[in-house]
Amino acid sequence: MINIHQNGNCMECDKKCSAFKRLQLEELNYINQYRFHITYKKGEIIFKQNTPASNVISVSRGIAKCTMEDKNNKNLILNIVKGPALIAGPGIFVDNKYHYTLTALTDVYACIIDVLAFKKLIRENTDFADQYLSDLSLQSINHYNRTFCLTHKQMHGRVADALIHFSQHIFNANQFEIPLSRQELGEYTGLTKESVSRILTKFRDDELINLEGNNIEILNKEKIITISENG
Amino acid sequence: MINIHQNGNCMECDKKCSAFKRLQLEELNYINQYRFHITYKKGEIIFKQNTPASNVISVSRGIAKCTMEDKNNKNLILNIVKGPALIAGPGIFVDNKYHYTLTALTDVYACIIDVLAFKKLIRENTDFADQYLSDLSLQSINHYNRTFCLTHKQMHGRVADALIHFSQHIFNANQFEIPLSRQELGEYTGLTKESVSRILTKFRDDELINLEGNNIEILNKEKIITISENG
DNA sequence: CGACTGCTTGATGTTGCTCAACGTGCGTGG
DNA sequence: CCACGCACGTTGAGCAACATCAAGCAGTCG
Repeated sequence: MINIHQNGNCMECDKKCSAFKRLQLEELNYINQYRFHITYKKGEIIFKQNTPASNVISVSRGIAKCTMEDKNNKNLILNIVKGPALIAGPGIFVDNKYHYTLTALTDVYACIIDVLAFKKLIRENTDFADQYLSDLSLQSINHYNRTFCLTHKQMHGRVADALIHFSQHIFNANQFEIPLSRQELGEYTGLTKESVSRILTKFRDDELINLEGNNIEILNKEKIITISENG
Repeated sequence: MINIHQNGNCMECDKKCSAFKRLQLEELNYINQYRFHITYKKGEIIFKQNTPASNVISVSRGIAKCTMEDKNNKNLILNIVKGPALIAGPGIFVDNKYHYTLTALTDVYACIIDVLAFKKLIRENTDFADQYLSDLSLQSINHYNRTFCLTHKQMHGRVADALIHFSQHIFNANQFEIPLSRQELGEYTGLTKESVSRILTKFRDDELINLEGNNIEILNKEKIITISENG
């Protein structure tokens, strides 16, 4: 295990993701020895699909995307995450690989935690393990719903879904700056960038949103929700 | 907790799914008190989406499908599972609901296990918990890949994927009887039954498969794999 | 200033859905 | 026993949804 210690410590950290809140003082002290803090600039890759998963990432602040890519350069953004959040990809209990690429969409403040130390705590603290199980399970549920959306809704519904996700789960606001390019919005909704563009201008023309570059204000949330629900 | 004891016991069971193999004798004895065995006929619902998740299911023999349904009667088959397999849906650590409907595709032999007893073992036996984590994680990985397939491949690739899945993961054979109707194959591949039908006859005409009702024999596996990979 | 990147918009092409017709078992009731 | 309805599968024609291709338009960076 790597042992690097840096700025501050886990005991005092107020950006802990939910699982780490379940740890005892001595456990926080322990994990503090096996983590280090890094700041990623917007656009930087935090880890890459198919590389060995030697760390778990605790994102304290910032927004990041989880992307699957294949050989044909077709990408799918699986999820957008906002700190505080624990990224302990499914590979660490299966094949010790990352199964998606994690990329910073804004500046990201994160702790890189040794996976062996993390697993040790999973085995020793059942509260911690319970919370991790709960996190994993919630991710699965969200992902089931997303798959349903991507396969059964059409363009307008999917873009509406994306707007709702940003508004309610990422920014908690009706006005926000989308941290994705049109291309990336396409990768998130399973559309081309052109389709995304057309739908956003359509929404603007119908006065459902204000649109200025990546700045979006949701004007008629009910209508957006209706569009999302009717596919 | 319900306490019903029936035919045989967990200690002697040779159809245990992987997690239960990690249990000690006294734990098997314990769980044996909180489970009962049921046989489901082909087509019967084992549990239904949105109902309270009071049990986990250990499928010892048979094939079942996990389906998400919405109010518009649009269905998505998330997964096809074959015993021995543990179905401890993601809801049990989140909101105590089932998030999909589980339906028997063949006769299914299963043990219904009290969820509280199951959770107790998760907390008390870290090997058991580890294996469960591993199962959950593997499911996530498979589901990520499936989402990628459903959003990025087109019809022929998706049907090819389905055939490969049945051939390699369910039946371990080149010849098998698909336990799904054309409609259900559509719900699994995100297509309409008409499209599925057309593609299967196309595959037959191209001599990639033999096709007689639901009996399928894969004649040219390499070609099918190529089709799958090229989308 | 020119090259480049990202966004928008329009024209055109393709994919896959919808709808309708028809065939084939299969169970049910007269 | 046959007649009938019903569920399921197949096939074709037409259409809607979405992608592709191409052009133009900022903004930005050297």
